[in-house]
Amino acid sequence: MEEVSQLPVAEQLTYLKKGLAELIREEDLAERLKLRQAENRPLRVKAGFDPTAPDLHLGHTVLIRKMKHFQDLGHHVIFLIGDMTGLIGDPTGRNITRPPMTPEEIAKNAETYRAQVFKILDPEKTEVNFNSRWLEGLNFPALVRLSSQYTVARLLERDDFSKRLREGTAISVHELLYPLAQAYDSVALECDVELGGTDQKFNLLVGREIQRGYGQPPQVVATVPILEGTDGVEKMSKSKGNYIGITEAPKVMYRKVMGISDALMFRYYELLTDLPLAEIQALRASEPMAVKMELARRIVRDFHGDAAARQAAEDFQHEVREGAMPVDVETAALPEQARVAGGFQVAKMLVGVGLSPSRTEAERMLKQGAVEINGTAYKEITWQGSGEVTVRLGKKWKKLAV
RNA sequence: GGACAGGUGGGUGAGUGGUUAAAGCCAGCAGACUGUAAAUCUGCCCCUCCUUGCGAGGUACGAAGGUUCGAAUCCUUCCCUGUCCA
Repeated sequence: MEEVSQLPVAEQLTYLKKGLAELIREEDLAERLKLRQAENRPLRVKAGFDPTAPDLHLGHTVLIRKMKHFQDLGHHVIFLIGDMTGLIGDPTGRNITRPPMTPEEIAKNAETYRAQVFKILDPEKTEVNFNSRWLEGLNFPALVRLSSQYTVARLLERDDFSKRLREGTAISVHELLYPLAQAYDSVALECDVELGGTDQKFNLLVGREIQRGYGQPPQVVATVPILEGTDGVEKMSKSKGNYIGITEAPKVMYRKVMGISDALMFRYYELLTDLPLAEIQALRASEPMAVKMELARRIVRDFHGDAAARQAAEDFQHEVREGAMPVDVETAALPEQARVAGGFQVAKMLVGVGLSPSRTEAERMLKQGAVEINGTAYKEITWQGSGEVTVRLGKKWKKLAV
């Protein structure tokens, strides 16, 4: 069982507050920390995750780090997979509902989560739970009771709801259930603290109200900043393609970090490393490229270890800075449909080998001079020759046995 | 149930019978420049085929039909969304 830290509450508070966007309310947290310390009873800390996206990226790790901070102080962390709330589609209204997932799928995703999240969290101290456990059996009277605790006007205060209402985009009734269901999770789990991104603030606050309605003390709400994706503008997300996944290959990770802007790099330092703010500030005086390489190394190391991080740095040096061919380029056979007498047709080959999604696109690339064969820019329709050929389309490489 | 408004490419948003595969912007991709950063400049940005040409064909503006030499643009029905009325 967890041992609650006996550090002075003020110190614990400082530790927990580091990097938080908002803490509601700090006094409540202080009070509860004090109380639980005296009782040696850990706080119950929840954070919810989407069941459909088990591919964690750096954006998620901001939150998971914070969970770990609670864990470090001996508190009980609940990693909640929203397999029931996941039925409610994304708030853009494009996917109104999602088909329910099979128990097998859910179990599989949960496993993936475990594998990924335990790179940061301590498996011994983490409870993985599913909200289907209490939401699935929630009957109509119970739902009525739950929904009677909140008003439509207040639900519509949520930013995206009010925006959609204003703009005239559809809001389906079941979407309004989302905050209520999430709040009910807090009731079912008797949460002391709920963590989430700043975009979750509304939902987290509903939890406080609903808990009151069920005679529980309202949870403390702590939000972490939303991490911008590699584009530096939009929030990091898989669908926007601006993410760095924590299971990505060291080399890919490293390269993606190197691709971010200088301004964003300091933001990443702040949210993705444990360097104190003062030290990060000091880095601004250094040579930006070196600072960025250090960031990339640190991030890769967190998920792949020191050796891999060093290797990634080396690969970057060769492949990117020196423009050399990557060492791990795959070799493919010449696709038959691309073969012509004494060689191959370049566009067809590019598609057949997977360097280009369509023939039309391959031809465009070819005309634009994006194709290199055996180290030389190539623009002809066909290529004559045989043996092993090295092909490059933009950043992608392939070896070809002709 | 009724009246009205609206549904365009990844996003935004023009276009109301004919050089419109569909403006502009954003994102994306490629090239130049660089620290493969940022900024900037250039080109591209539905698919297939070949004789690779400012080539040929096929799809595309919620869905299905219709009018027309010709429609994203007009008509009909349907689906969806919003506003107001009941």
